Amino acid sequence: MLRLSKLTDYAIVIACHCARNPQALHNAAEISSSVGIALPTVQKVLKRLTQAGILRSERGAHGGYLLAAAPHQVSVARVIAALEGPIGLTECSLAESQCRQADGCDIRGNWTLINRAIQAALEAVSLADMVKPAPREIPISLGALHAGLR
Amino acid sequence: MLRLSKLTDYAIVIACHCARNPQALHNAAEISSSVGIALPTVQKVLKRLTQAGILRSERGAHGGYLLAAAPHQVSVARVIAALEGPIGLTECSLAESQCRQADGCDIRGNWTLINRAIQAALEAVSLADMVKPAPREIPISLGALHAGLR
DNA sequence: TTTAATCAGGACTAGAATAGTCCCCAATTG
DNA sequence: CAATTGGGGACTATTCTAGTCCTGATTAAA
Repeated sequence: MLRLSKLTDYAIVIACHCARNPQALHNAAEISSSVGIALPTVQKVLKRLTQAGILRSERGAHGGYLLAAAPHQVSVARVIAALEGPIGLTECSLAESQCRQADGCDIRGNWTLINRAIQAALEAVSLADMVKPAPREIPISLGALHAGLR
Repeated sequence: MLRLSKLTDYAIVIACHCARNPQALHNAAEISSSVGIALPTVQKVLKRLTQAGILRSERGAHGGYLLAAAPHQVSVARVIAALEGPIGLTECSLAESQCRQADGCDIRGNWTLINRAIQAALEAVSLADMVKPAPREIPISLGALHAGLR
């Protein structure tokens, strides 16, 4: 399976929770209980989302967290990147890395291609989309991607 | 980073190596040296690719491996699935899993949507594509995905 | 002013997953 | 029969992740 870490999974759930009520302040305990994730873990995730600028925090009594931007402006890609760093399937798709495979390096260009397709898919979906009920049918046309490879 | 395990990465490199010379038999030692991955690891990956039906093996002296199908018929998605199991970003995108988040479950439908987009991207690329030189420009239109969410 | 609530930041631990290695058996060739 | 090569699986060590906890800073309310 093309894994996303559990913490990232939680992050999306938590971000979606805030997106349902974008104006309200949500404190860690409230989020923990309504989302069903242990409090310390929730706190950890909240900190990372705040550092990434996805959430804003209010300190002090009756403090809490809320989305820093409107739900439709926050993409799933951004939440994932906040927890996992830049999106990419392989090491070599990121920097000019130390890929020592004598063979693989012709491949890199095509990896970046795939990565961009995935990134595009994740960026096309916002938190506002996630909290909507799912659509029945899913029209995806990726023919253009394939055309690009010829 | 949206991680793919190293073994999966190797698998793609190895599969691409075979795709460059689809008729020839490649034994483990040859692949190891030309690809720059330790022999035992290469053997491990080769076994999995064979079990998945992506490679065919010939036993005995002068045996080796070769692609079971033409390079353009083997998608990157299939190679990944051979090593990692079904493609999906989250647990809950697979089976009717034991997702106990009181909150998250409205989200599932949208996850499957994202997963399908990614799967489509990975299926659109074959080994034949991977061994070609990379195209300069990448026209990807995922507008349809977003449209599907409305 | 004091107290309580809440976030900030980081250290720490246990467990799981991964990567990598090795061994013995089966099959084929010559 | 002997040499080569894949088949299958067991095993280990290391890395990574998840999860917990503690201490300090900030704010609100009593």
